[in-house]
Order: sequence, then structure tokens, then C-alpha cells
Amino acid sequence: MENKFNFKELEGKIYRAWEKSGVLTPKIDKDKQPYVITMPPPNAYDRLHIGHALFVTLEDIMIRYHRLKGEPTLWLPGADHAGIASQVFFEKILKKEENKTRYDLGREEFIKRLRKFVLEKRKIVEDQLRRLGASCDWTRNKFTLDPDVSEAVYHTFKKMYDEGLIYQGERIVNWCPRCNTGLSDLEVAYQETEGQLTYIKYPLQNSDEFITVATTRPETMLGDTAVAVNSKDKRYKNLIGKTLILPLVGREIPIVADDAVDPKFGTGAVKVTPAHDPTDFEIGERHKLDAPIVVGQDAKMTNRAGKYAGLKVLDARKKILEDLNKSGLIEKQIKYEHRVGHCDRCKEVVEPLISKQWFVKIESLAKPALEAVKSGKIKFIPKRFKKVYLNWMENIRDWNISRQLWWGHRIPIYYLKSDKTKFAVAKNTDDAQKELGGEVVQENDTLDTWFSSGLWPFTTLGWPRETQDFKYFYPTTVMETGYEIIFFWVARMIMLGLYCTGEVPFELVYLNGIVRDKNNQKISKSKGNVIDPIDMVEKYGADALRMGMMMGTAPGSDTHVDENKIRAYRNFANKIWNAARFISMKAPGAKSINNVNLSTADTKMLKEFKEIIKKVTREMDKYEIGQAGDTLYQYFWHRFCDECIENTKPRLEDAKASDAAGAVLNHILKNSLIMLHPFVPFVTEAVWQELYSSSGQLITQAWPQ
RNA sequence: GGGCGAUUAGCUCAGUUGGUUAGAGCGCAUCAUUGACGUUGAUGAGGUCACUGGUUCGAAUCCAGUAUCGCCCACCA
Repeated sequence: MENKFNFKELEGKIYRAWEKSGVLTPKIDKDKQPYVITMPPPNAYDRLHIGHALFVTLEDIMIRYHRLKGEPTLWLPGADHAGIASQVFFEKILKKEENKTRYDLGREEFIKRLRKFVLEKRKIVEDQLRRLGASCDWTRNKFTLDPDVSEAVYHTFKKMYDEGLIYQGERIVNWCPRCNTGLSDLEVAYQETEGQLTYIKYPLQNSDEFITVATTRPETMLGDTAVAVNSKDKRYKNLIGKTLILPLVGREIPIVADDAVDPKFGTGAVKVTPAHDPTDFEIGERHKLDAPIVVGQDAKMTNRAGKYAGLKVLDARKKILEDLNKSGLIEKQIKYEHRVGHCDRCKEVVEPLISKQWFVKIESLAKPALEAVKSGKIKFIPKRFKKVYLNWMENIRDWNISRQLWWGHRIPIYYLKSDKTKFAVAKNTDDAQKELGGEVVQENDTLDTWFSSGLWPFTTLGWPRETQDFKYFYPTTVMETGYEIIFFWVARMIMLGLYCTGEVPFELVYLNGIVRDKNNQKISKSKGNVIDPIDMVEKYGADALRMGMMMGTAPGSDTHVDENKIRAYRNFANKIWNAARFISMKAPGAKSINNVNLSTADTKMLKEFKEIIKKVTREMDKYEIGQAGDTLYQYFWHRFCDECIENTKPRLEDAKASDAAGAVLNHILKNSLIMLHPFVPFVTEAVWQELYSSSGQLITQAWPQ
């Protein structure tokens, strides 16, 4: 053996051996309970980041542990088409390299090229997963746009539509002018922003009086169709029903009573812009008000904005304030902290505006999803997220599933060309034509990526077909993912899982935290603090990175990457290697501990080791992974190496004692390798091959008892 | 406005049914070294476990409150 663990040379070979041997593919054994994790599919187009390294490490540890225990263990890998992110990313490349937009290429060509791009990138992602040591079953690898997955998506959409759970609605959605699509409520991040609250006077018709309204968005006044006051507000009681003249526009608008208005805020009178504010939209519906759209999807003023048409929102705001000021209609302006919605993806300010979108009626889906968690059918680690989930689920609102994107599952709705009010859900154009009896055109929108992601635990197993995989491996065991996507993903999987299959999609939700840098900053490209996990693998080995990711972290709490820490665990991998090297030199071919005369020191060591086995097993079963890693690290290095081996050295040189001494060291080493294997799979496998595998068998020994 | 989390060594963090001298990594100090490993070993410095009160034979751990920081949710314009 070399005097160092040569991870650079060995890791690739070892991974290939795992993959080739077939151990990553479970054998279906009806007498055994399988252990199943569906991997959260990384975005196919993008390299893995350090957050992936964390989840890969945790999941691989869970998977390898159960595989070593002899359970049929499936870790199903895949990749996500990541609608918005991929499309926006590719559009940027297109712009940069060819100075073209997607419209220059047209839908078909754009998708064709993007698909090619994504499928190429996906290979890189898969290779990176291998380099991290992910022992997933590549024979079952999936992509969210695979034909069978798309088929399942269609099947679900159709079922939901037929059962009245999908409807089209024209209502306020959050629109991202940069991504050029509507978003769900979840995809909007609100940020405290310093703004101004402007008090504007709206004159009463045929009177010198006026009502003052307060707004943070003066430019939307062009789309005002009423002013609302609380019916109980004495100040305005006499004015309800009267008419105001909308400044700058000259339009007549009514004063209406609506209890959504808080009399204590501002002046107690609210300008109502149904097309550009969710609350106003509702007020508008209650009072049957018009909803003129004055801000367009490009975040510029529309033709309805008269002389302000074409101006960007902020420019229009400035101009309007100037004009109001000239007319003496601004009562005052005060500084005001308020929340402004930003696109979760690109950070652009979102515009709430009316548009036509497809929605999922969520109530009937949410109920069983609540129950499954309340009853404990699905458990959370750490427990506190159960409450977070329940709270969100109890207040859930309908889900906007349409996106004005090209990249994704195109909504399987077809309109009759001659009469667009007639449409049908169909698998393809031919079917649609048959059904509608004429030329058809497909809906332009695609489905929210999370719609297909929500089906992931079972589409990956062949559902809706009653495949052997689906019957045996579903429901899955663990869903391990980040707490930041509980609502986006976990909640949707639970709802759709119960809806589609009638069963929970998984029994346990294990949530990991966010990876931060050593200054406690979120890792992000814009902060320039990214650490490429593959760089770390190259420098210190995958085992070291894995240890660095999981040691000292508790479930659900944020974790820090620190190159020093990773370096330290490279030393640990090397320590394992050298302990083995020493034992292989001094006690090769050792006997079994059952066939030697154990000294009292030996029995003591073995007894202590048994305790360690129990402790590690207990911790693993409770998913205290960081704890189990720590126990093993401490034991192996500071007990086994520093004390057991050191103290045994003289006995190895003593002919009378060397048999027993060698047997004990080998026994402990061998079983330690098995227990360490989920954490540091490469070095343990390498050592195993050197010491305990005569013909290349891999570590498949049962977990020690 | 609600909810949650954090506060432990110079730094970043573990410490999950309350139990002897509170741990790790990095950093620091002294010493050792042709020895499985210097990617090492030994020894050591460094902690009023945020604060206050309570429960208990016993509290970093349980309870109540306070402070600071952070996160999430929410249609006050």
C-alpha cells in the first residue's frame, strides 16, 4: 500500500466498480421492506453547487446505511427541466452569442436548441453526482421531460380537469417583466423597501371638497375606478355613493364602501385599481368595477395611460407626481417602508396585473395533505417544520400553474380555431381535432415546473402504469430536501401524491439547511462566494468534502462550508488508510477473534467497540447523521488509532500474543470500515479491496451487530 | 401583525428522552520525530453554556420572562 490514500487515482475506478457491479440497483424481494429515496432532481442545465453536495452526502449516507443493512435500497436519480431558470439562462446565451431572442428562432426551433443544450449539460451534472460518490441507481435515471413522465403529467392534468380541479381565470397574478411570465404567489419574494407614501387629493364632482387617498404607487391612479372607504367610517359616511373626478384623467369614479379598508391607515380612503392590486381587484369584483390595465407586461404604461403611455413605471410615477404637484393635488409625501415583491428567480420587481391563467383549485387537495401530516403518517425531521407546513397548508390559495414560457410541459388544452371559446383537453392535435371537429391550436402556456416536480416520487416509478417498480417501491421512504422548498415542492408532492395514487408519497421528510460561507453569508453567484464542490473533490477528495459537509450539522439548521474543515477531513480519510496500512503490514491474514485467546485488554476493546456499534446504529436509525459521523470519527481516530493500536503495538511483536492482538485489530478495523463506509465510501472501499476482498467483492457486508 | 430559530472556546458550530472533569474542526503555545500516518503524536492555554427567575438531589439541556441577531408567513393602500 502507498503511504497515502491516493484519492485522485482511485475514486473514479471505485465508482465505476460500484456502478458496474450492479449493487446500486436493488433486487426486488417481496419478503423485504424496501428503502427508497427519490433524489431531488438538480436542474439539468446547471453545474452542481455546494448545496447539492450537502443533500447528496446526506442522502447517500442514508442509502448506503440501509443497503449495508441488507435492505433492497433504491436511490432514484434524475434531472429537472427547470422551466424559468433554464429558459432565461438560455435566452441570455442566445442574446450574447448570436444577438437573437427566442422570437427570432420561433418556438419550435428554440425548444429544439434548448433541449439539445440541456441534454448535453445534464451529462455534466450526472458526472458530478458520480464524483461526489452518489450511489444512485442509474438504470432508473429520469428526466422531467422524458416521454413517460410527460405522459404522466398529461394524465394528471386530464384527471384534474375532468374532476373540475383545473380552471381558467382572469385575475391578478404576479408578473415578472424580465422573465416574461406570470408567477405563483410562492415565487415572489417580498423585500422591505424604502418608498414614499403620497397623499393625493381627489376632487368631488361639482364641489370644492375632495377626498385624500394615500398610495405608494401613484402611477396606478390612471387605472383607478373607485375610491373605497370603510362603511363604518364616520368621516366619509355622507360621501358614499358620491362621485369623484379622477385627477389628470378627468374620469368620474364612485366612492364605494368596502370593509377591506382599514380606517386607521392613511386617510381611511383607498384608491381602487382593480387591474393592479389584489385587494383592489377583490373590491372591484364586489362593486362590479371596470379594471383598466394601465401597466403592461413589459412594466411600461399602456395606451390606456394616455399621455403617459410607453413610459416605464418609475418614469411614469415621476411624471405623474410632477403633474399632480403642478395642479396642487399633492397634500403631502412621507417616507414609508413597505414590502415590494421581487421575482424569486431574477430579482426584478414584479407587477401585479390581471391576466388569464390556469389555476388548480386547491382546497380538496389540501385537506388530505393536512390530515396525512397531522395524523403522523408523514413525519418531519426536524419536527418544527411540521408546524410550518400545517400553517401554510391551512391558509393555502389556488395555485397558478400556467407560465408564459416555452420550455416545459405545454398545457394540453386545444382551442378550436374558428371559435376559441371552445376547447378540449387532449393528448395531441389529432385527438383534439377529432373531439372539437375542426382545426385546433394548442394553448401557448406551459405548466409550472413544480407541477411535474410534484409528481416526481411516482412518475419516476412508472406511474400511472401499474409497474412492478411502482407497486414495490411506492410509497417511498424518505424525502430529503432543503427547508426552503417545503411549500414549493414537499407540499405539492404530498397533495398530488395523495390525489394521484391515494397514498402518501413518502413517510419521512428530512430537511436540511442552507449552506453558507464562513462569514455566515448565503452562497450565491452575485456575492461571489461560491465554492465549487467539484473543485473541493479535486483538491481533497470526495470523502473529505462529504465529511466537511455533514459533520457538525444538525437537521434543518444552516451549515457552513469552510475549506479548512474539508482539508481536515482529508486527513481523516488518510488516517483510515494508514491505520489499515499498518494493520495489513503487522497483522496480515489474521485469525477470527473466535479462534484466539483474547487477553483482558482485548475483551475490553471489543466490548467498547460493541458499544460504539450500538451507539452509531441508534444514531443512524434516528437520522442523527452528524452525530453518528462524530461518534465514528472520535472513536476511530482518537480511540482506535491513538489508543488501541498504540497500546497493542508491543503485543504484535510478541509471538505469544500476536495472534489475538492481530485478530482484534482486524476485527475492529473491518467493522469500522463498514460503518464508516456511508460517510467516506471511497477510502473505505479502497482499503476493503486491499485487505478484505480477495476477488474484488465490494463492501456489502452486513452492518455489524 | 403572527410564527419559528439562534445566543456554548479567538472563529465556525455539535451537544435529541436532565446525570460524573461541556466537545469537534480551524487557530494558538510547548515538546516529540529515520517508527502506519508530520495529512502525525503528547501536553496545554482558552468557556459565569446571552441574561433573570423557577422546577429538580442535579439544568447548556425542562418551564416562564428579558435582550440581541436571523429567518419564514401575512392583501394595510
